[in-house]
Amino acid sequence: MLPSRHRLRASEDFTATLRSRRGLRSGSATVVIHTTMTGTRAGCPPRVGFVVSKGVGNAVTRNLVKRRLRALLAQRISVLPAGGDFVVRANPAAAQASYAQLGADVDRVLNKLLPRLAAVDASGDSGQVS
RNA sequence: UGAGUCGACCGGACGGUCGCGUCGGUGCUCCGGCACCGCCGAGGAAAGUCCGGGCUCCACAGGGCAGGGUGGUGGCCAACAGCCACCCGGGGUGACCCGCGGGACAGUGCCACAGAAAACAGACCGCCGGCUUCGGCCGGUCAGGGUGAAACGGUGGUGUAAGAGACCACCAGCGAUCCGGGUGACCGGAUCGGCUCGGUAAACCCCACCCGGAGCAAGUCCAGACAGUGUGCGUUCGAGGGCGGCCCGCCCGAGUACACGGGUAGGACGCUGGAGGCGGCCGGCAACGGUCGCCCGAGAUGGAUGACCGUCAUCCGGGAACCGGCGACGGCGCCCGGUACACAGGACCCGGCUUACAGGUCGGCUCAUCCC
RNA sequence: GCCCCCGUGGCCCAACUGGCAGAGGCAGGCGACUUAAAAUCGCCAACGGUGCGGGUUCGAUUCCCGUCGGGGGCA
Repeated sequence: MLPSRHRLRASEDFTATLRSRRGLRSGSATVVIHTTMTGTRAGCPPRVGFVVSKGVGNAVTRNLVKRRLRALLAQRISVLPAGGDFVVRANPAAAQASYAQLGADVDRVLNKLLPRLAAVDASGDSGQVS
């Protein structure tokens, strides 16, 4: 599914992406996607991680949601810019959503997010985003 | 046939197409990995974390206090707060179910309101006797009254001024002795005694028995990074530590404690074959034990099991026959439509307990009704 | 993995050793002040089986057991 060079694993990378001042965020009823471009990883393949909290459901439903999100992001890995870190956070509503609904939500959020990310990336290397 | 009760068990199967994880093989590689093939890949509760162990370290696991746990008896078990059998008490017509089920003459506390009085004796109304200034006072008494969850045995009689276990008979309860049964809890019976002395220990407590502490982020090894400064105490007159609350005892011991500052948190082992499962035989009422044979291929680390299709099975609803029987009813099997669905995922491993759960299978027993 | 705490009116929360469930605040209604409103002051009632199930007790928010939900701490 998701090759391991595209996977975000380390806890520090998660907190960096979620808490970064330079990060961007956009969401829907089911998912929220955080992203950041770290200058140190310029040119490297984009990485994706997932956060599914206990609020979403028990272990079975959490695994189901994670499995679906991994499959969705694996299909869309080619549209993500190099050097970007993405964290997909699932809301409790994601437990009830179908695979098609989740896919539509992910597409809508990415369509809002990617142009802003490209604009920020092109606007300068200073990293001042506000 | 209906209602009920108890126990055991299953938790879809087979085939196909996609998809996921570890391991192995082959090929490619920009050495990060990628592609293909093959084997294997969660549960009855894997859950909650309520108990008990194994294992590892803390000195060899030591003593006392504190603290915690258990609580009818006998047995089983590695151990337990678990299991089995029995006893006692309560519930049910019954099968059966429920019980934190030691001690209230070791001591302390509490028992609101009501009531005269709430624990050891006392006496409000009343009853009886005496006195009276007719308002009551003194004495006797607790049968009757009312309160309460609970009021100092119950019924009948003797007795008396009125009464009372004051006395008598029977009953209930308590205690002692003896006899019989049982390993025991306890049960059955006889005699005698004083006539009887509330409840609460899931209040403190007492008694008996049990418990050292931590937890796989235990622990072991490898690799790697960094920078010290200040203050206190101290080197056989011993700081500090092992040691989890305290004391003792034992051991280590030349550095150590605190503050500020700095660095790291990468990998491997531990890691799965064990109080393991199934079957036969033997012992035991049973839990369980013994023995023989066979069978056991998850070990992840941002953390892997799902989706769809077909067939079968199952169940539900409806329909039409046939066979057996006097009958209540039973049996066989066909057609049509619908239907694979709950609770839920390992993270060191076991034994239990508790809780969640669609649908279903099998068996024991009880009660009621009907038929012969 | 280990260990704690909480659950009571619509909301935040009291109720001490078991004994009449509400002290207080916010919110609500009425009145006063104001031209009107806010703020302030006074008065008012309504609303509950103490998260759920069971037990001990005469009696449970309180004690015990189980369970559900929420929150927190340590490694």
